[in-house]
Amino acid sequence: MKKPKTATPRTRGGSTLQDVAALAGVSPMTASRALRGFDSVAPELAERVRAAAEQLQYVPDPAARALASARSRSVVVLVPSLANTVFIDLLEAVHEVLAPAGYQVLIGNTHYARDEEEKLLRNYLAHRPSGMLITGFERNEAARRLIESSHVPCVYLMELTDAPGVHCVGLSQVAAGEAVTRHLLGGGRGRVGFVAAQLDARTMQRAEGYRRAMQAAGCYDPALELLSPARSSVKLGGQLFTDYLRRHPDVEALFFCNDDLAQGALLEALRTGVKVPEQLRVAGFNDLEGSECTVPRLTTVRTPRAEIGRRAAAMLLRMMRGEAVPVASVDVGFELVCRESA
Amino acid sequence: MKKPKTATPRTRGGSTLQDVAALAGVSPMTASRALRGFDSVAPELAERVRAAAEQLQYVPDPAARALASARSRSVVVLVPSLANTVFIDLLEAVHEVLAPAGYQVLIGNTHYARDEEEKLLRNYLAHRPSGMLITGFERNEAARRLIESSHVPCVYLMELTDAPGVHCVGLSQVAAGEAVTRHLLGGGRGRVGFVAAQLDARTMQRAEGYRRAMQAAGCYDPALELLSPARSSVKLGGQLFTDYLRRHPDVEALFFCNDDLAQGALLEALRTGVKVPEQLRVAGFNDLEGSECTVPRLTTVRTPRAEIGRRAAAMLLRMMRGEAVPVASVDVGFELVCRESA
DNA sequence: CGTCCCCTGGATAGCGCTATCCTAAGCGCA
DNA sequence: TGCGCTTAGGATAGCGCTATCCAGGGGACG
Repeated sequence: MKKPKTATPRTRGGSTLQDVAALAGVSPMTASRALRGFDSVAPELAERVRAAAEQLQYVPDPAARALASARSRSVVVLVPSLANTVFIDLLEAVHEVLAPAGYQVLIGNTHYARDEEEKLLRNYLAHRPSGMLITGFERNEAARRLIESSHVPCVYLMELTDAPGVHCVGLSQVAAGEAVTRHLLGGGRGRVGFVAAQLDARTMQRAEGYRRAMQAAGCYDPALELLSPARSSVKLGGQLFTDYLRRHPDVEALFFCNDDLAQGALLEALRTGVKVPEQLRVAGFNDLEGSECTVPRLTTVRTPRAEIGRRAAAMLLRMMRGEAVPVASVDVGFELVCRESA
Repeated sequence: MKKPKTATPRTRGGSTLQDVAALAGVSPMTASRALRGFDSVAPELAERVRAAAEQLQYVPDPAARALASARSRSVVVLVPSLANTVFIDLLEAVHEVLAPAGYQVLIGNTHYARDEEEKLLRNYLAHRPSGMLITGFERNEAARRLIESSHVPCVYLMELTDAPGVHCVGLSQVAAGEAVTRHLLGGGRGRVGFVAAQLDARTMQRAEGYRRAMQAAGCYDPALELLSPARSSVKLGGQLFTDYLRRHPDVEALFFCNDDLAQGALLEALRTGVKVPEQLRVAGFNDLEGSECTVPRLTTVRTPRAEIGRRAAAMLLRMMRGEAVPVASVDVGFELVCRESA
């Protein structure tokens, strides 16, 4: 005898909405509405559906959901690195806000590479995320177009802009760089150097802040800048420190664009007998864990990245719900943390 | 006049397999097979389909795929923390192997919490991942059952076991702990202490290695252990160091379960004038970035976590393809890195 | 030279859920 | 009491893809 024409069903293990509806004695549609919290379902019915779902240990199938509604309950977060704890703190905060709201966080690491970001965007957009959180504004044209044409709600992280219609939560990296530099300039003869690695957008904005402060003080000298495209690390900080001192033995203070580098510099100073801060003052950026323990303790800028994550996620949540967002650009500020090194 | 009965289609933006098939002049089924690389499609046809897909910028809809095949092209990776760069290195390596193979990596952070792991598992399993990579063997019964009953291929990370049917890539944390302790015991009177925080499974295995080495040398003394359940950090390392020396001024060497702690201890030693290694030897674990730059440079154990990630991902790939896995338990070993601190 | 088998490509039927109609009550008001 | 209007709940129709079955054609073999 011939087998029935219907293909053998390739069902998954668990129970479906169908089952829940049957147990609750309602239609699948009503069960769907009840579980999604529509208020057009009578409270008593909704309760019955919820009980049935509980009893059957029902977990909705995200794929089916995404297919039917053309939207997945996920939020893509694009960060340039996971090795920098700044972004880990950010992700942690984002997750803390979004997970309870029922969103799954998809982490994308762009490795500071434009085309990698574009590729990630292309891949993730196929998942039809409900929202996106993206680090900074610098990207290639294709990526920009992908974001734009997707019409997915998007909040930008870490930096600020006044551009209309753009939502962002961050701080003025320029102002922060300026503040550090001014602090280092205080009381000296103006020989303050700037050392940077990675050279991403935010680093260059800090550099810009450094330049403004130096120019304002009338002591800007391009030779005082040391920029390396290499990946930032403690080790590199030590090397750049040595290089720098060889080139400019007379420097009074050094502003490192990141605490990694500054920490490496302090260790190298310790090793080579350069007295900090007496002989040379040092400042970093970000107030990474460990910077309060260095010898001497590192003067740096505390960037409220957890707050950035929290507020950006909250803003995105409103956008995804279609609510109005009162302020499109949130400046979380920064705090100069003066410790022993400067 | 009445509108047609069919609901207005809620289509996504991009082109579909249907479009590709039409352009290539084949059936959608053939297009599907061609794009998935089935060799039952004539090479010429396959090429035509690929060209059409390219021309239309076709990106398959993962939700539709997952729904139709009851399997998503994703791999879940569960790690206990993102603040520890060990796991970042691991993830990086995993991603490098899995992404080119077309798998999307879903990162789950359990925060060293059993019930959080269980919840993550429950959520992620609903996505019907093709595979899972899970850190360690210690978890609650519910989580264990979830993994088991899901029948999703799974490779365990970081630790080893001989249990039949269990796939794992890692190293013997006990042996590594033993090796460090033996090194610290060398030439002394046996007053070697052990300092740990976080107290997760791997930390406790290192503790076990410490105990074995101490017992073998006939100088095991429980009072020489200092265990703190607090989260591991540089700062905590300094505090525990101070605590320890107050309690045991006569200690000759300290084995810190993690480089974080050891780095904090070295800084505190520097600050309080304790001479390392002359007065007190120090060793850490994991060879984190920066440990080669400390003053003095830190003796530690290099754990090949990138290799763990790479090999585990490769093993999982074979399992997901249904191929046989020659060795179920891969020991990647470890390397004692002797530097100045011990 | 015919038969059978294999192999390629297409037709069919959903996967589990939700958007969108649509019907049947319930309700206020004249 | 009746009429229109607002609901609440259900019926219907896919979302875009793949598993499975099936048909037709070419080759191997008797």
